[in-house]
Amino acid sequence: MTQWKTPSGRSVREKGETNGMTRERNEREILAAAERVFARHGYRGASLQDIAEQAGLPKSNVLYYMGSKRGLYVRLLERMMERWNALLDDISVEDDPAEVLEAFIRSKMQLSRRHPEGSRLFAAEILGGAPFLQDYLRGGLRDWVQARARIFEQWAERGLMDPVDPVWLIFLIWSATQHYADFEAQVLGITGKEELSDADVERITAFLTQVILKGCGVRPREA
Amino acid sequence: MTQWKTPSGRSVREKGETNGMTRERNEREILAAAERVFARHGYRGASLQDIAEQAGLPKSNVLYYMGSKRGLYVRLLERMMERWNALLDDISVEDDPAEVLEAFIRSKMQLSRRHPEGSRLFAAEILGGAPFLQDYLRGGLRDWVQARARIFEQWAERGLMDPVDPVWLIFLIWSATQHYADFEAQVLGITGKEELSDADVERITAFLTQVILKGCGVRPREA
DNA sequence: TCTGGTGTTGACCAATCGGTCAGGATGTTT
DNA sequence: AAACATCCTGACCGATTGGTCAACACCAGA
Repeated sequence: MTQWKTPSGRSVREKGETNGMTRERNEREILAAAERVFARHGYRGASLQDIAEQAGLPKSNVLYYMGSKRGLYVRLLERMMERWNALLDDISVEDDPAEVLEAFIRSKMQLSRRHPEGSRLFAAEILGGAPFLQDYLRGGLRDWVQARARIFEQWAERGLMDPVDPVWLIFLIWSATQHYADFEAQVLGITGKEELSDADVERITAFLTQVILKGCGVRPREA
Repeated sequence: MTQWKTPSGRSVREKGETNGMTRERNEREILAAAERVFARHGYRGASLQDIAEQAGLPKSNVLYYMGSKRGLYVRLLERMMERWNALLDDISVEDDPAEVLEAFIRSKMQLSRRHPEGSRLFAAEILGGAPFLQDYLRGGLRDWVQARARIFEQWAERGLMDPVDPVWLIFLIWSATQHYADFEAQVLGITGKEELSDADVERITAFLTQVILKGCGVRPREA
């Protein structure tokens, strides 16, 4: 016969909390913990036990809310892809190249800065061969890149910038900004800092903007 | 009592192979397989079973040669760090900035190209917070960066290039080149290619060299 | 032919994995 | 207060994990 212990003293649900509130709070806690753990150890290397402990919940509770490890992971990826899609959503040939490129670099840098764990989660997924994001890469993201590439080409035709390959320019901006999230441990180790301050990030953004704009022959925006 | 089966027909050691040869061949096979698996799944996510299968050996044999999972991983990291250290080993203030920077970009690009699995292994280690490489980042690699940074600064003082922050310039080159190994899945997905050809890599190298040199105000080398 | 070192491997182990489930606790509604 | 839905969680499961070990195969030198 199974012996049932009395429940532990401290419950996960706070006293007097309405049902909806509990769900929202626990889900938020789980997603934050899971993003950290998946980012650090990859999909296979992450364990639900670890995620549950960091969220301050029993493992069973994590599965109660998220259904499965795979489902939790997919949900995190989708949340991160929404953030990606919000980047530089509408630009036109009529815009100023310097303005757009600087906004591109700045917003991508802020994405790495505001969601470092999400950025690393994305990086780990790609590093592992993108088993869950294959379709997204060959579909939505590809269209996003092609559309912006065409605008860059038209700018080059109008003599507003050098005729560089626009796709590789996009990769250059992605990699340079992504680096400060993914390789944070390397950056901190080499610079000897404990963490990057807002001022550091601002200086790096200015550096990247200056070098890349000048490197592509874009005249800086007039003040 | 334990029942012992007769050994399987096909042995790992080839007939008539001397002892030294066997060790060398098996170790090479194991290291190659382990580099792939660790790169794809990270330290925790990699399994010895998987490594053994990809090397075509029983799991016990992998442990016989490598001792432990940790030992195998450390050995792979050390091999990769040797390759890093061979990069741009001796440069001087008297050298031509354009020549050195182009050689830097080119050799780093070749490292990503020639050892993509090793590059990804390194990336996965950093992504996970560099638990095994902390000392290297804060020690040897830091000195490497500082020495080259000082030379870049002296070039700037002599008016051979713009006074950009040399450490961030090094990070820019690292990230841009590393990207083509680590995010290979993304690059291929978006460009629609099956793999990057030598010609592709040459074009990308030329693009990066052009943009970064121009962006830093370095006069291209005279032909 | 014997002996010792090297290579090989299936059986086995404790620990941990993702996931299921029963059954109790709590909040909301009627 | 009764009925119902949501929330909570320890016990449990089969599979897999890194690692050990004893038994065996094979080659070298004596």
